[in-house]
Amino acid sequence: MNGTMNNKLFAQTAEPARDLASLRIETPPVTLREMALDRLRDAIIAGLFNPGQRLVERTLCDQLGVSRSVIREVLRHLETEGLVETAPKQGPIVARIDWRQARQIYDVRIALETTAVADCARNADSKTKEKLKAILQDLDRNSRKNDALTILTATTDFYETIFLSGVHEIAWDIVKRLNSRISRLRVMTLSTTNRTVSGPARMREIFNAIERNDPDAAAAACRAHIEEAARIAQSLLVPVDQPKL
Amino acid sequence: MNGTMNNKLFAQTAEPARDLASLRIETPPVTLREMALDRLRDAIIAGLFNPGQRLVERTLCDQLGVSRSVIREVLRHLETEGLVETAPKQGPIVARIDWRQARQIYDVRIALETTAVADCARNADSKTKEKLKAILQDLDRNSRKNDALTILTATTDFYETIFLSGVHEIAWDIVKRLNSRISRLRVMTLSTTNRTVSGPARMREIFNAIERNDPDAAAAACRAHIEEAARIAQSLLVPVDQPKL
DNA sequence: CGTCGTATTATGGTATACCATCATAAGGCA
DNA sequence: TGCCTTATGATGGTATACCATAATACGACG
Repeated sequence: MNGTMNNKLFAQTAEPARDLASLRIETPPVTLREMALDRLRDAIIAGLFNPGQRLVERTLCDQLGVSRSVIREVLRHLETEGLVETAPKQGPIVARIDWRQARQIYDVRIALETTAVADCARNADSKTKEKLKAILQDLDRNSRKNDALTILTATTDFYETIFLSGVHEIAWDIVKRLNSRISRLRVMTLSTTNRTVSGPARMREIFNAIERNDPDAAAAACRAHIEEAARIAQSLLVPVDQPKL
Repeated sequence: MNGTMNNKLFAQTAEPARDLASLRIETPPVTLREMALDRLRDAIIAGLFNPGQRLVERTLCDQLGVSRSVIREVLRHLETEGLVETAPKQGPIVARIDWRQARQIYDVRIALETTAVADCARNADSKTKEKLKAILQDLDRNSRKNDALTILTATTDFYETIFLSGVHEIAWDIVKRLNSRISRLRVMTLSTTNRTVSGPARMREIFNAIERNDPDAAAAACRAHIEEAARIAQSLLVPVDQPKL
């Protein structure tokens, strides 16, 4: 692994060019760093590392097969994202989440998502509505699988469509980042108390309000959606003093 | 500069311990990286580097007197914060800001700050109110200096007090980070069209609403405060196509 | 037997060396 | 003279070497 490995996994699945921009040879500046970043972030989000677990740099080097330079820059990135904390004199650990933080994250999400949803209800074009409808139908079709990950993905798509239907990339970025910090919570929440049913139901409420261009109702439904998730999260997080999670 | 310089600026002004925690010997893990991070961030915010300007790693090494490892980790951090962009194959540059982004940032600020302000109006204790009042009085006293930086600092203190009077550290973190991305804009905004007068006036409106525990009025005043800033920013940013700023 | 001191090791902090690539400039050929 | 080719330098990407420190374990001394 000495920098002289460049002929790697670029499948180059050259789709037929839809426009001139996509004609470009897919430049592969997929730096090691970016790959390592995605891998490690996914691993943390997926719960492969436990909160509070130490992330020893040299160990990560072996596990990811890259050098410490890469690992350290990745850790800096994840630190800024809030997924990793670095205790002075002890190095990086996977960030812990407690109810105090989680509650704040849900609060920020409420503030940002209700805004985006209301805006979408005001301005959504038919194409956006179609897309939202398709996502929900897909979800219905697969709902009997009760697959937490499927629902999570669909929920993400749903809100992404809403955010990006307006000019809200920055807000969406923030929400995405916050969600990654409570990812474990989200999965646990979904695995609990019929959330696999109520979640999609709430989303349908939001969609209905958007379809009939009712910003206030849409915002209210969105708030209800998040508050419900927050309540479940609280029940998971608060009872024990400093929960394992 | 070879890592063997440790005996530096720890004034160790040991105040009489107010509690057990503050008894701890102030550990000085002020790493080179942290210092470099603050320096570089401040330099960018202060406008020492122009937007779009290339940040050549080896040059920064000389300018800050540290090695490339440090510089690169700092750049990763600032990149995640949004202050630095890294063009593929060309390296990092100071992030540019256009009106599309700025408008979004003002939108997020409105969503978060109105929430915090309303919350503060609902729950603020007398101590918080006193502190807010003191900040405004200080501002009045110095207002004839018309010093943009003074007003900016006071504004920051004002909102920080509001955010932290409730449990909103995370939201405040987000707002701080967003503000750093529009720092130049904020300074320019303040230097324009009597903003040095209207800004404090708006803040006093907010304070009055908080003092009489009127969340809706407080939120409305806050929204007006930010919208006004946004309007000024727009007038600065939009006329020219891709402004120099 | 307990406690204190010392040696060892693990870890993060820092600096530097090397490589691939891209932009630019210089030079040769038509 | 103009364009194409080639050499060179600048830059970021990556790996590694070295150092300081903190935690741990082990041994000596009381």
